[in-house]
Amino acid sequence: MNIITEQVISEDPQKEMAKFAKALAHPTRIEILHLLNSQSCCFTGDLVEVLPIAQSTVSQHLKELKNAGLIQGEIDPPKIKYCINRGNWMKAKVLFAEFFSSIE
Amino acid sequence: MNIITEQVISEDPQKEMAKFAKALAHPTRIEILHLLNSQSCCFTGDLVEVLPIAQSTVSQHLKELKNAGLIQGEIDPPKIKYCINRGNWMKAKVLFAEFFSSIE
DNA sequence: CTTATTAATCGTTTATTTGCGATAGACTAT
DNA sequence: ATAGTCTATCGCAAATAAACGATTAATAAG
Repeated sequence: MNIITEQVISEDPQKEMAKFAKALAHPTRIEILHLLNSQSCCFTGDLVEVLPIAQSTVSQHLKELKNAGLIQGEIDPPKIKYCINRGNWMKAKVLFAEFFSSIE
Repeated sequence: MNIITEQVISEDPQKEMAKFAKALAHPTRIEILHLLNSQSCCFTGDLVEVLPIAQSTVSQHLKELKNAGLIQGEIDPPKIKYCINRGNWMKAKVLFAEFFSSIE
């Protein structure tokens, strides 16, 4: 079973934070993450139906989330099922939690 | 005493999340927030000394953080002392915490 | 009033992001 | 083999972001 994902190379934690933040820095991508979660997983087509933007644009947002490591795609021909990447998700969660608590 | 700040108008929570995330989506801005916190507050000049970028660039990053509502400036002529905006900081903290816990 | 200090803003350049339609690639089913 | 479905990628345009040096604005001190 082919899983398409990306590894977040452990680098400067500030850069890593910024990378995750960048992936979250668009309302559509936040929406996509919620949708992926609410249905546990989604095909790209499901997202395209719900979101008010073109298929190619959805695909690009998925790509960015994938590059940031927040989601992963599972090929289920001819479709691709996307899910949250739990491992990296936890990384991001911890990073943000530490960040916010360190400052107050 | 003049306090320069910005209100984050309560809008679509996804847009609000994205707005905060965007402000955090640059390593320099994360660094600035850490610096502001470690010294509790900073003059712009202190930041310029530490950061390896031009004064005008630092000023721009400060402006973005201010626009997102994450920091506030207090005029102490001819200097400006920047601090974390605790109120909005808490807002962001809660938003991110809810977001990350809602998804896992 | 003049000078010095501090930080914002302006104007420019370069790079990145966002969005779209059109096309291409991969696979199924007929 | 052919046609159909699904999604990524390409090519493009417009908008936004990042960085810099130079200038301006505000204030304090002489």
